[in-house]
Amino acid sequence: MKRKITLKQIARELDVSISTVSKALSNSKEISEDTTQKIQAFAKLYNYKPNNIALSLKNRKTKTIGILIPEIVHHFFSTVIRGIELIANRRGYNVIVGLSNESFTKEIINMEMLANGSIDGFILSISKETLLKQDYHHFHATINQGMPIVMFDRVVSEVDCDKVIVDDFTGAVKAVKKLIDSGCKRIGLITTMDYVSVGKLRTQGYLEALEDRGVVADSNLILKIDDSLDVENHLEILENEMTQFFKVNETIDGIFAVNELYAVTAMKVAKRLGLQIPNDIQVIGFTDGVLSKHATPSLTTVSQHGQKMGEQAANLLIDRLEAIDTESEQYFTNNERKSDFIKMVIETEIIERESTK
Amino acid sequence: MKRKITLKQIARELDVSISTVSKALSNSKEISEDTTQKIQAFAKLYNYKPNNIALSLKNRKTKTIGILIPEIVHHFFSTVIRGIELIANRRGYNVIVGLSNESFTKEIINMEMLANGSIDGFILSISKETLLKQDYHHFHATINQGMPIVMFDRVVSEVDCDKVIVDDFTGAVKAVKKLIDSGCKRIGLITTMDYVSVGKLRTQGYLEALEDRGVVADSNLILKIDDSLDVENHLEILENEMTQFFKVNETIDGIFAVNELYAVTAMKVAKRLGLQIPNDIQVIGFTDGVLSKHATPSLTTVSQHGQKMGEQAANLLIDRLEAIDTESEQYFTNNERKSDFIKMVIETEIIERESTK
DNA sequence: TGTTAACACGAAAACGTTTTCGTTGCGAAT
DNA sequence: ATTCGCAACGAAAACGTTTTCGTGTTAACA
Repeated sequence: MKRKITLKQIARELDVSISTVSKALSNSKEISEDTTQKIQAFAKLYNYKPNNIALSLKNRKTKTIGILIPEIVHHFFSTVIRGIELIANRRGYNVIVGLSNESFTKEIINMEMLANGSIDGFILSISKETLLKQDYHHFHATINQGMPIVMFDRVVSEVDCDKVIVDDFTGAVKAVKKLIDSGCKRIGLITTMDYVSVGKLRTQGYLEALEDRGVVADSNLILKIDDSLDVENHLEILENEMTQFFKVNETIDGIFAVNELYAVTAMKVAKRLGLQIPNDIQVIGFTDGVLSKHATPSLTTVSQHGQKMGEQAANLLIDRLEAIDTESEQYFTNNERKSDFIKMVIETEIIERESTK
Repeated sequence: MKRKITLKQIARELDVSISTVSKALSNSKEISEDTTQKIQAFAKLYNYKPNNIALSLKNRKTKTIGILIPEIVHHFFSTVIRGIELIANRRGYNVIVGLSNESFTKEIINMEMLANGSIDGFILSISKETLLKQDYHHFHATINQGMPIVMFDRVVSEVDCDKVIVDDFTGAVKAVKKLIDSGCKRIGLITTMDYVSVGKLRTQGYLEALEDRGVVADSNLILKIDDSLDVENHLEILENEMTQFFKVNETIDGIFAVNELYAVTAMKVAKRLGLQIPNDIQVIGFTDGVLSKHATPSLTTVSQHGQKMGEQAANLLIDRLEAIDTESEQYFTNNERKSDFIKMVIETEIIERESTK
């Protein structure tokens, strides 16, 4: 087993100085052709590759970006990671991922662990607990230390940084209008509690669409799921709530659900109650994941383009990182003006499938 | 904006030496109580945290493990990552992920990018193209440089390293026997091409189970899907193949599919052909993902316990890493004996749902 | 008073790079 | 013969730590 070879070892072997080796390998014309040849040949033979850690220390940048997300076993988040990784790799960066598991504390621990030199910047989506607590000091702290952050999807106006979001509001409006225009008269909304900003926005979109089309909203038609209970592992709870919901609202003929799971569960319950989809009731979900695609009937959804969000977030972050080294002075002064931060909105798109007419 | 403070700055501020600061912060009793107090207070005030990169360089270890997987938008792989991250975090490690995208070249590029000091060891699952080419030199190279590798799920006997696998063979046997014992007489197999080891093993398990129960295998009942075509985005192809398959085999009354997607698609096609599940035909899939859980009817599957695999892999890797520093000499000699490598088998479990009786 | 031991601290090396700034030797120009 | 310039290379600093090995001061002891 041969450990990785270093400049020092090459230098010793070839009886030259470390500087000479370094220069020869970077084709500096300070070094004679002879020596360069000899050194390069030797280096190739021993498969020399510069040590990244040493480079990071010297350059004070790691060429690594930190991703901090609430959960990885989740189609949307993994598509975002894929987008980030794609761009990062293309632009010469690595990605290191931390999972907050929706916990405030884990989010902080993870940030501190990574912020101490391991990465050049963050791409993150805020955990539910943090949103609930509304405590964003750790974000401010990292930004203050000169480490850029890009937030995506679950963002918050209190923190000044670049953001990539989806037009949740407009997406919801489009979805609900589509239901109305396809003949739905009484459209139910299945949503989460309001503290998750995206849920709130989608709810507002639902209301807006109704109003626009001159339909009066009926609070009976809104089902708010308490996501403090672990719904993913207790599907019965979800199904029971929805069954009740359908029984109370017999005339319901359309459903807009703020996520995939709610939508497919609603379809399942509806079918069980003898309703035909899309004839008796049409359904649209939010977040185009694997469930929507393979459900029977397949589900019409509002796609968030997770991968594109990831790509944009990565580009934003890397752009900023590389702006920092070129025009260092200018950056810092500009940075004071919060107007400098970019809020990028990814357009949603309705993917039509079998659950709507 | 305050950049992160360093030992040197603290030393200058407090008019002591760098060594003194370092020692005071680690509570060395070489330093007087007074000085220690003063330094610690100052450090806390300015929120001093040692720079990870500098530590990595000094200690010649990064406390980071590299994950290299074919694809992240995949329920199984993301559960594995979750498991790895859980253990890694608990034991003080970070994880950095690379995606090979099933490509041989990207796998190599990624390995080389990470192997130059960025990480202490790898946890990986081999890309399809690599399996097809049977070219494993990059794995040998990294291992030879003293960097440990743990492989999971898609492993290969040619590489000497720790491995975590699922008993694909036994899992398949159990599944097929369950179908037989539930009354199935003619059981179809939907599988992939043989070069993916796990697909092969599951196919062998299918055959073994039939033989054990005294059923003669019928090659008409085996459908091999060519996964070189992008099936994920051309569901019709898959559905057409399966429709043909069902039409040719009218008497089929059970299906064992080597993955989730094949299984739910088979159910969809079967239902479309007027078959009742599980009365007319029973279905079992492999890999317990989100699709199986939420399909209608929900799908009985063989669970691979991805998270547990990740946890075990992480523990194996970290154990080996920490063994290296303690008993460095002993390790190297032991390492020569390949018998030292652990192959850990995670038991599969059949999750019974509605698609079987 | 001279020796010693403990105490409190600093200097310097090391990890692996890159880069700036010498330094040496030598041929050419004056 | 002296100066100049250039070619080819080396020394050393720097990035931020930790750790080993001094070193100076003081107090205790013979």
